Amino acid sequence: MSLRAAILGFLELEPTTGYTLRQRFAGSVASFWSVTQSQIYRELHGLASEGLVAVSREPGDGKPDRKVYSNTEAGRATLQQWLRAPLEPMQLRHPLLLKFVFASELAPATLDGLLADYAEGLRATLADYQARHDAPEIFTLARSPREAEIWRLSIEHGLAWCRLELDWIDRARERLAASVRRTPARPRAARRKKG
Amino acid sequence: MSLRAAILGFLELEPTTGYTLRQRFAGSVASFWSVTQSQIYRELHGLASEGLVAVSREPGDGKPDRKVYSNTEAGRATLQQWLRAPLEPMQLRHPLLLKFVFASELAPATLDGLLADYAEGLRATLADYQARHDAPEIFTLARSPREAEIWRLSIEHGLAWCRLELDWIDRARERLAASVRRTPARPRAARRKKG
DNA sequence: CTCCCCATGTAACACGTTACATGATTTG
DNA sequence: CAAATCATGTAACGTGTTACATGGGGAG
Repeated sequence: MSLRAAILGFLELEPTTGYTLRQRFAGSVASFWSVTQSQIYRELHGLASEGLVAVSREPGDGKPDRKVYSNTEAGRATLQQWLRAPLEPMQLRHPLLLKFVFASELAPATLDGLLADYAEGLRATLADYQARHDAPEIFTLARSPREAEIWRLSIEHGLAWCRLELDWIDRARERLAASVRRTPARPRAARRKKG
Repeated sequence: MSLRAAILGFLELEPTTGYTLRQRFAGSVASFWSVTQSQIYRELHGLASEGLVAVSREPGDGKPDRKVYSNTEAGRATLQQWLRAPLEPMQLRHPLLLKFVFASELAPATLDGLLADYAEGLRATLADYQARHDAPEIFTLARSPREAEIWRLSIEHGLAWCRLELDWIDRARERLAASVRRTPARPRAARRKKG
């Protein structure tokens, strides 16, 4: 349901092709609603067969033909309905946390490395968000200042999220390091002689 | 893959039944890795047929028979392998944000209501996390102080996440309210006379 | 010459969700 | 008497992922 609605939402901004929709997803909502190319084409076919979108085939000059999709009245109605419908709960799929919970028997250094690697990836993502937030060219599709503000806020959500993750990782690493210092008497570490 | 690994992880703490596994999931990792009952049974059958877990059927006195699953050596090896394997990226499915991005044409009050409702639900979730964090009885399965610390940290992640969401919603509501004040000349609002 | 961009799609598979079915025992 | 708890499971469906296939044009 949400995928269809999002497609209708993008088409409401500007009628376009499946290919371009993929890019729109990647460039805006991907961080909280990821989709693949296959999903988009599949859903577009479904939407078309139910009369929620209309297709116009435009011959591509040299390039492949483009199929430009646009919302029908029924499509617009469906979008409006979705906007007013009750929200489903959010959900998270967080492989790091899952692994973390079962990782107590890993060597402290291994676990720490896992967290460190993850943090590095996050810093890249953060920079990405920052760039998108500061770049005005992304907002060219916005239909109003209100819409631009909404989009800015959605990017800020991503920024805040990255910072939270980074902070949490720092805290986790510190606390785990501290707990190792408190219980250093692991068999393997017993080699080192006392001063 | 992650589901199997998590099941092996729980069985490593204590051999148990599918039914109980469901409760363990619900009581600990559900906020970042939700599963349904069907998934668990399906996966247990798979794990058993591949020899990663062993089953012992215990006759239930009146109650249905219990099938107690425990890890085999192969299962333990698979778990260890997973713990050391590279992490898949986290992903979020956030219906509120998705709707938010396409909601600029909704009446400001409707959108604000959507955010407010969501915040209310979050406050309940937050209280839930707080309770779990403060209750020591959840940590009885922990095999070491280190493991308890890890579990505490995972709950703190949930707490931090809820607070982030609530903060973001406050900020979003304020900013949107401010932008309405700045552009109050909507056709519908034009009825009110000045001074 | 190779790779990337544009643009379409399909097939198979993996994973997740909903709803149903059974049945004794305990609790309100 | 109704509802929840313990405990198993299946069937159908819906959604998401991976990999493949096609094919011209432009850039390095």
